[in-house]
Amino acid sequence: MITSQFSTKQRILGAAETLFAQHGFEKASLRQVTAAAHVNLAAVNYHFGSKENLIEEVFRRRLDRLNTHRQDALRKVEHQPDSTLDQVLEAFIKPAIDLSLDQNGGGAFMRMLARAYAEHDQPLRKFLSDNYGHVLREFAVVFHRLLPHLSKEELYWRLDIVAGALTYAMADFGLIKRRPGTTERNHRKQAAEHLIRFASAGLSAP
Amino acid sequence: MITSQFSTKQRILGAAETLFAQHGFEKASLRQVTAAAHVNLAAVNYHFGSKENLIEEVFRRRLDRLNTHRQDALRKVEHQPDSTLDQVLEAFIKPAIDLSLDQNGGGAFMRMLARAYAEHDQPLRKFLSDNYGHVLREFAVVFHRLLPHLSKEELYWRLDIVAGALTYAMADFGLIKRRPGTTERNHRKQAAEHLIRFASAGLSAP
DNA sequence: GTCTATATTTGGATAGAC
DNA sequence: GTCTATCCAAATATAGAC
Repeated sequence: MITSQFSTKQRILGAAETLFAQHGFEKASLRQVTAAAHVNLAAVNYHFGSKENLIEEVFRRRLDRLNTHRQDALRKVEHQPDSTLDQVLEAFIKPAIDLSLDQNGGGAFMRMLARAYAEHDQPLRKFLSDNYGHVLREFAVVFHRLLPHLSKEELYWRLDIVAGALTYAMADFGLIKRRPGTTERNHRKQAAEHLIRFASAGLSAP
Repeated sequence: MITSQFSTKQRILGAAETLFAQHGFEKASLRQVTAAAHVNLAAVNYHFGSKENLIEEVFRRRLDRLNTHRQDALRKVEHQPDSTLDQVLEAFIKPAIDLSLDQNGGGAFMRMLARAYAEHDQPLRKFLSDNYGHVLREFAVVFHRLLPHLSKEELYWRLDIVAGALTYAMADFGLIKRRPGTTERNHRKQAAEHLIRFASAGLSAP
């Protein structure tokens, strides 16, 4: 076995994640994916049934981990009586950064996630809302405790803005070009720090 | 002439804008576009030469207008000695909202713009940066006058966050479901108001 | 489970009549 | 400028041997 220590299925998932993010779901063909994974073309249909299923699997694999990490981080701060807004924001933002910095396609995945928002594909949106929605609501409860002067509606609006800015930043949409001396890792970390400071002030607006 | 008061070329542009936004550049076929525009398939190649060119034309048509409106709005406030942060922010955000509310595919265009960011397609990114970049820099100069305590770098980071949140909001990515009683127009307008308040506080953060 | 070979579909582009 | 008909490339999916 010279190709990799991972199974065929895992290799396909890894290659798909990278290529879908780089070229989009439609443009990245199964031929490219299987070539990159060093597996046979027919293996995709054997293991996943269809390209659609493969796309969903790629999402599920990472989203489950992101949600778990966010909930863990939230639980750590929410039971402290003196938790701050910045801490809760960090619990929301940090797991996303960590995921985006993860080796083996983390950054690629975040770009894929952003693409999924842009695609107004209803099945995919529903899938994401099922996986993301309840976590966002858990965070909203804690934010509400820290910002009691905001109405529920006002709070949701602001959280939506935070989620948008985060998506954009993590997907590296930015118009800001990375400075030649900076690594992608540091660039992303700086983005996160700026984002927390900005969001903290924005959420606290009168 | 029962189809429309517009020329074949205009009808193709309109249909392309909507379908590209709804289904993506790759997924939306020229066959779908020409069917929706009630024109013949071959008309695309006659008028635009290729699908690539059509995509670029769709962008150019709206982006030119957006940029002009933003620059006009900026010029109106920048020469007032007592212009406020909110006014400059509005000059940046309002034209984008207006465009997104424009009949005949404004909303569709904004979603397309968001998709274009998500596609890490280099030629398209360069095209957008050529059209957007200098306007962003003009705004940065004025913002810098109003926020002199921020370093150039800090300011660029924060403006990038604003641009991200704006893109997200205008493209209707949002996790917030529109309330049944609200029209899309009002929903979008509310999003803009919240965004200005949020961004104003965020930009003013210490 | 993995391969080769192939069926089937779809889409972009063009030739040539009108 | 607009149509019909067609070409050609590329992609998904599957059949069937190993």
